[in-house]
Amino acid sequence: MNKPLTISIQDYLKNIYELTENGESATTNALAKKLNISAPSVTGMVQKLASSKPALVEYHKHQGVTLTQEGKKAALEVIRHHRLLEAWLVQTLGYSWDEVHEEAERLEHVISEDFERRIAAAMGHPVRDPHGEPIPTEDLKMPPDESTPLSSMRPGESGTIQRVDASDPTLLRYLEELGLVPGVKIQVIDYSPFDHNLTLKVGRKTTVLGLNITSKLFI
Amino acid sequence: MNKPLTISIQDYLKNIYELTENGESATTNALAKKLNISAPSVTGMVQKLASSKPALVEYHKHQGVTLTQEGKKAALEVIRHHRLLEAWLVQTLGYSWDEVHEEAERLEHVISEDFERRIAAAMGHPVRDPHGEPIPTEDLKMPPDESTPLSSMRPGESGTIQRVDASDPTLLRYLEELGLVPGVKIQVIDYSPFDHNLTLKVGRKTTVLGLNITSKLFI
DNA sequence: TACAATATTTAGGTAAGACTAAAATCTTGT
DNA sequence: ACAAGATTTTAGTCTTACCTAAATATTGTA
Repeated sequence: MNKPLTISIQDYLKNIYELTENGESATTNALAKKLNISAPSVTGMVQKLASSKPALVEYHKHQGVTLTQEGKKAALEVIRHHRLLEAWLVQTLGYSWDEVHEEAERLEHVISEDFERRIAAAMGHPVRDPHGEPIPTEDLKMPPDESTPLSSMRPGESGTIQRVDASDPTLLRYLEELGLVPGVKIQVIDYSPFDHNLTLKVGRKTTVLGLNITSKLFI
Repeated sequence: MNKPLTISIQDYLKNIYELTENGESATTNALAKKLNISAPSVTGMVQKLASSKPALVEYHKHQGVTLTQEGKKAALEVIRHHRLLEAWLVQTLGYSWDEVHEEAERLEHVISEDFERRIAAAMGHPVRDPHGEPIPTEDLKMPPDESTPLSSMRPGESGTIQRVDASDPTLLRYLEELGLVPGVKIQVIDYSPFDHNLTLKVGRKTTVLGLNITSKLFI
């Protein structure tokens, strides 16, 4: 039987997953920055995760980490908890999409599998969280996501916002004000090559967005 | 500004509250037993809680601890979380009264004040949890509880079950089967002085209960 | 290709919160 | 009044997960 993972380890695995989704390996520094922890601490934990049995990560000195099968399953479990909780805080307690992240961040580590099942069922097994992020299935597969970053689109192209990859409440409130939420149709009107600004049509309004934002919206 | 209390400290305070409700002080041993922790560990923590500023407990060697005002407030906060969560798990996720304790035990330490307010409001500010235990008010007063243990009642007396002081799922399921839940009227039919058994009428059924149970039901 | 800048790891510590073994202190029965 | 037994505390460790300072490895560029 596998021991339950500590909250700290769950956080490492979740963040490693997020850094390695694309297939690359997560560097010590990147993880340290993401977790708000010193780099040496990360090295230490990563060595521990690599030598635990079963190993949760694969680790080669100076080359970063990737998740093992075991590690990935654990990471997806945490992410499923997080996204289900976000959906559920919005749907049943009237949270807004900028308020859910912090609450879910703490709850995700302590809810039981029973609780997970109950909220999933109560919501009719949702497939996306309030930011449009796909929710891992009950058997811990991440649904494929075909969306592309808005930043890679060019004038003449258009589409529907699929997901918003952000948790900063200020940014989320700003996006909501602009109507840039999942499900909304947008049209790229203009592109300025030097600052990478995109001019969009959202509904009847026109907005200019910088790379900071366009790289976080997926179409 | 007061630092947030660790989960461990929250647990100590909650359990000290429960042991000292009557006014007596909580002994090291009693706390150790209740928390499932060794007695020396309890001594250590209690010393720490007594010398923290602000002090959370008052402690005199070999004489147990009581809560300070600060400590009591913190304990009631945790208990409010716990009981609101229990109520809410039952009301909105279909938990049964024997399933809620364990889940609430973990959630109580991580929910925000905002979350607390939201579930309280969603339920219309309930005054009792599913076991009939009073829920501390938002300003952290414990509502007075006038109930008396069933074990102190004698033939001819009768009343309504106010609360059930138990968290063991097996016991709770057993009580539910017998119809011994809050709100139910009972009548004491007989008392046997040697084993302290009470014979009750519950609805149209008659049941004999030992002290183990009658001391946990409050009328 | 060598070296400076950057990234990573090693070494050595700290704080929380638990433990066991042993010492000290309380309580109680006679 | 005091010894036996129970309770409590002291002393000394352990684990987890973090830290800083210093050493080492990697990489981009002159």
